[in-house]
Amino acid sequence: MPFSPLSPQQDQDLLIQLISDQVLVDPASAKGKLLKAAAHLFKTNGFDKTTVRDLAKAVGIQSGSLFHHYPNKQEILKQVMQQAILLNVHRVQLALSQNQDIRSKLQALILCELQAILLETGAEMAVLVHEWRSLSQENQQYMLSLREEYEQFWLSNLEQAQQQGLIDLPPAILRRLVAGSIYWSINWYKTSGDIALEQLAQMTLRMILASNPTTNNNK
Amino acid sequence: MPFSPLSPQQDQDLLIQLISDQVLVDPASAKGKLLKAAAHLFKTNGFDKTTVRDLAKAVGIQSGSLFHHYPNKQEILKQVMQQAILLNVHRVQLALSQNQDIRSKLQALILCELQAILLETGAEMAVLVHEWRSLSQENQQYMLSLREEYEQFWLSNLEQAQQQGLIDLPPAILRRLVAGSIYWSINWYKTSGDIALEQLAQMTLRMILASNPTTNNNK
Amino acid sequence: MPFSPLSPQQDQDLLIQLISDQVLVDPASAKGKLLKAAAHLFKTNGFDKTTVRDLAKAVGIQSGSLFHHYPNKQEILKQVMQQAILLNVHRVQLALSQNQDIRSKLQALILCELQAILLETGAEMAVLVHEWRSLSQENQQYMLSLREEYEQFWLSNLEQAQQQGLIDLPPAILRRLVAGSIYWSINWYKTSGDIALEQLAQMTLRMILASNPTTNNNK
Amino acid sequence: MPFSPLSPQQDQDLLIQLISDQVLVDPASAKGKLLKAAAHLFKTNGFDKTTVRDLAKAVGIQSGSLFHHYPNKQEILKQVMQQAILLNVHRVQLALSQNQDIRSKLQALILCELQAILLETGAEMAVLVHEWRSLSQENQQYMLSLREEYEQFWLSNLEQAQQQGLIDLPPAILRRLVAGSIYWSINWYKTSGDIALEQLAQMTLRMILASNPTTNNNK
DNA sequence: AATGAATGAGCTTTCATTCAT
DNA sequence: TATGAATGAAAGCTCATTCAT
Repeated sequence: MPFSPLSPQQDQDLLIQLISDQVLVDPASAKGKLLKAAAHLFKTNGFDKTTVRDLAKAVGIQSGSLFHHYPNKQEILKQVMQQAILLNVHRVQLALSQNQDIRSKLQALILCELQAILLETGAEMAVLVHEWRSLSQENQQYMLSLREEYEQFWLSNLEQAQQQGLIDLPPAILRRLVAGSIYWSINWYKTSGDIALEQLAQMTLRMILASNPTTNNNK
Repeated sequence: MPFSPLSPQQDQDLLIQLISDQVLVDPASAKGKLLKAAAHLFKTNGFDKTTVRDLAKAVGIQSGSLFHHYPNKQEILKQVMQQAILLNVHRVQLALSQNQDIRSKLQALILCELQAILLETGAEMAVLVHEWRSLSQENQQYMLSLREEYEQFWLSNLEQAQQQGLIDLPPAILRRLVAGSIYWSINWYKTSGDIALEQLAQMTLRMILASNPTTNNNK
Repeated sequence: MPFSPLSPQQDQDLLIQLISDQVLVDPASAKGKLLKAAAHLFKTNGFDKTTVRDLAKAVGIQSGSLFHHYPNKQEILKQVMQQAILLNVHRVQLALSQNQDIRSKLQALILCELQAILLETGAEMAVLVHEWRSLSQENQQYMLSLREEYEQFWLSNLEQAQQQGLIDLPPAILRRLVAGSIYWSINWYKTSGDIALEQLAQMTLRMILASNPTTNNNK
Repeated sequence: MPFSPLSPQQDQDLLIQLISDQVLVDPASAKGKLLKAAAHLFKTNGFDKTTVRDLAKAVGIQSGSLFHHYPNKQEILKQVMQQAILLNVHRVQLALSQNQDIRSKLQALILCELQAILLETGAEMAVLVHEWRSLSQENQQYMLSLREEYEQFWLSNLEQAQQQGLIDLPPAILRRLVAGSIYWSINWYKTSGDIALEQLAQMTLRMILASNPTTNNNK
């Protein structure tokens, strides 16, 4: 069975849906614009090296005005990360639902995560991964609880893959190995390079598939 | 052919050798203690959030005295990273020399890198990975040049593995995927847990071996 | 022809004009008060020995608040000097315009410069003279360009004086000799002493007039 | 009567004499070398901007060792200035003694002071003039008392010049005007330029001579 | 005398945050 | 909501001076 990725149209529809459901902050609103700008700056320069003046300038207000929207800088980081998790839970959910076999589902998980980390539209996810230490202890706890659902998608599908003999490593460990591979890509992958994100997803999948597969020899 | 890891004795001898050759700073010296403390603080709190007063206090001197040993904070970061790279280049070199077949060499590379991340030099390596952006442009260049030799070990062995059919992904990309897997371990692996480092190395190796191997079924 | 100095009324009108033209900073504004205080502190204690905390305290704010008005301490030094030059360029221009013969014009130049050094702008001028080396290279260039216009007044009038036989030394050198005489007055002249500024100006003029004058014996 | 300046030979002999009389510190001694280096650095960079490390490096020792020779930095400044005064008192004395008429004596005074300020060999005098504010209150008093003798040479000769009608301004004021002219030369005079120090001295003399001289028309 | 590590007070500057307007 | 001046703690770094060796 062929792998079916999310189409741009689907991505856009999902976004609109989530905004109207008030799951995500409207990017057209003042708060939304700030979060977008913050995600971009945090990804590019890091949380510590981004000043509130940088944030304010990015949305065309004065630094003092920022604190009418968010009580402090840390809260902005929290919101950025929360948006990342919420969006990705739904993207993954949708992508999984339109792929039937486990192999395709794994490929969907990998591609979704790569897109989230690497595409400009998904700076939030990169912040989630790389600015974790800038989160307060309390917010780290909160974010872990939010991520649980997302990680469950990975684990349950890896477990099924193991049962089908597609992989031969313990799912919990394999998830961590592949998470590292994907998150690390931010340090080397160039969107403008000669390797497409879909190709990278396919290669990553091939890497984790069992050395002596029994059922993954379908084209 | 069986895989032969570095013995603790070998590790210790190498360290002594490198110190007496002045490749590494003596950890017993004032400078050495400072670097050790800096590595831990940088890893735990991040470079930006570690103040020179923190560094000074950690080795029991006044903040001003720090600048007797290093001209500025940035230089301390550079030295921490440099020590990590230099030690690991020599460890890998030694470990490779006592393993003959490519499979064992790959396992040696993986184990060495896991040890670097998770054992003695763990703090330094973590800093190398996580504080890269805190390095000045100039120092980033320098560190890249130091790493080149190390990365060459990986690439040349992966290329040979590819020729022997052990792996079926492009070496350059596979290196990056596995680097991510290994570096990420810092975020979840517990030395005191129920999974030995050698096991993790073996599983990582299994992950990257080709799905349809032709020659990796030797003992 | 008699010499006509600037009247107090003229001085005051000029000042108001220059402030409303935004050539000078309003001394009643926060920035203006800071500059005045800075000029006095720089003159009394020197630029290096004046701390930003001293500056801040002198106008009743915290040291951090200083950087709301000026990006750094150097910029404050620059502004102090610039104000001094700009005011004096305009004062000289006005004083020259109301004196016809060269002898009176020279006297006007001398008196204006003495007043600049010893009266209202005394502190600023003292800073301009004594703290030149504390200026950044770049700002030295800038200040030289500002002074050029002012020095031109001196040179062109000295040249005319030479043509009329009033002076018998090269104008460029005489300007430097008399500049030294005038600037040095800051070190000894007491406003409250028994010698009026106008007298000092007249004596300075007499000093530079030619030993064997041909035409300076008009009343 | 012609003006007779100090010859290089005379200068050298005087120096040797003063050293053997222990009026001046031997420039070949450790202390002497330090004072020479300090004078040069203070003249070039200013007292505040010269660090004790700069001073130490200039004579090839460590900064801590400096304090075996002088109890603090201020004392070094004091010594530099004292050397300047002592040497110049004797130079002027000698130069005056070999010129008979007042005109020549004035020229000798001017030339001696220009040489002291401008020649590399006389950095001390430049420091005396330009770093006055860096002297402690106490040391300023002391230095004034030392200078008294030197200034007396100027005043007594100017007074005689006035009696002879050579000058027509009050000696005390004229001394200050000409002092300024001479001291200011450090800001513009280039030793390598096309105007000799003797010429400058002559022009300075011409400037101060009376406008309607009665006796200065000897060749 | 000389060293050089250490001191510790003080420097300029940064920046998240506050608050009167 | 928005402004922007002000805060004040804390940052990295400097430097004259001390002192055990």
